Amino acid sequence: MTAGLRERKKQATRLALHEAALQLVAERGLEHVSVDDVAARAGVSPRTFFNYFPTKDDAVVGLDPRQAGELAEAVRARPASEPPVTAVRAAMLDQAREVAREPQLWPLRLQVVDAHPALTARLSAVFEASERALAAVVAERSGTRTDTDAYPALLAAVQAAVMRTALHRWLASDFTADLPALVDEGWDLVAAGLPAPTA
Amino acid sequence: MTAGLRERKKQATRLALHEAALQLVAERGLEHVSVDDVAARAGVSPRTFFNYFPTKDDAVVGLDPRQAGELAEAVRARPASEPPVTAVRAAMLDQAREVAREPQLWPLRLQVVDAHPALTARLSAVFEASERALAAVVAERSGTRTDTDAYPALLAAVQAAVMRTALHRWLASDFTADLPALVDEGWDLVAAGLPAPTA
DNA sequence: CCGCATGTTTGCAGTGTCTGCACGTTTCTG
DNA sequence: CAGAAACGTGCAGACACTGCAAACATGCGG
Repeated sequence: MTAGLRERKKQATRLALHEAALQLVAERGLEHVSVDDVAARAGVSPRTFFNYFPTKDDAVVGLDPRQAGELAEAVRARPASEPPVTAVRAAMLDQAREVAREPQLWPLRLQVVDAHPALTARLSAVFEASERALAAVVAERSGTRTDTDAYPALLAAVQAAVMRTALHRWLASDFTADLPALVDEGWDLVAAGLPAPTA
Repeated sequence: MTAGLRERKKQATRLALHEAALQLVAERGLEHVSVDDVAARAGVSPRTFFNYFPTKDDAVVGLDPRQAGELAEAVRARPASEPPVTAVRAAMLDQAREVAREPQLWPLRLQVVDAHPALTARLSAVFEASERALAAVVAERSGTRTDTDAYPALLAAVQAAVMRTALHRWLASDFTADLPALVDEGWDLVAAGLPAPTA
């Protein structure tokens, strides 16, 4: 399972850079942290930093573009008999459980990102890539097209809306709330067509 | 109505910079346009560029942060008897009509933004500011809270999802489709709880 | 255990973004 | 028609990011 030494070292360096960036920004704020600082704390040269992340912001967010397709794959793996919303909802719950299982990194990530609009934008970019992949899978499953029909893109966009909202409420609860439950609650509201509350 | 000369000049300069940025990026691509180029075409010094836009990307997108609160204000102005979804939907249709009324700028903007992921992120930032303002108004109207309840943030996020999807389909139709109709169609799907199509 | 092929790290030089500061010019107010 | 306030501009400098070429580490066949 453990690939060669080379591969393990690369993963370690990547994680070291991400954690260094995250901690430094949490301490001093985004604009008071330079790439040189991050590289120094991670123990590599400044030039090496850019072998791992294309921008400073990406290192702070620390999400692989590869992860963007994960949700879409999970949806594709679900039984074709399920309606799209059901499949997406189930896949999302799995994903929420994964996130909640990492109680060190994710809360810090969310706090730091929330405090800096520039990072929020970067995170949105990852979400959008994920959305596109999801829309494609939904189109497949529902026999629609991503470019002309509203359904796939809309379902993917709403999925992202539910996830973002849940993550934000998780943050607001200081990570005491149960993330999957927040996701579920969001989907219940959507499934009901967003009726006025306390009605 | 026309404010003083000073104010009019500022608006003109701002627009000139935005249009210069938009055209140049459409011609050459984002990375082959420098701030100096944009300033030169707009007829101001490079230093002045930064008196109007904090970054190059912002000049291309060209949206005032002030506009972020417009939708929220429009919702606040609607009769309190309307359910939140109805009020938001109506305000959004007005906004879509406004956008469709600018058949020069918006299509070019959308094409250019769509072609450059970095700009998409910038546009997302504007949407998010708008979302926050909208969530606050929805919370007011529905007697809920933005930090603990799911409803306001979720409605705001779904609104953004509907708008983004509609804009993207408008682009995909080469701007031949009717934007307000696309918005309507999106809301119909959401109101029905996103049922599987062709059902 | 050696040495070559390949992938990784690093330094260096250069371009471009963006900021603070100081100064001259234009618009506004009375 | 002043004096105040706002605006435009040049300059110097910090920082982000890239291409290139030279060290360096690792994996692999002998």
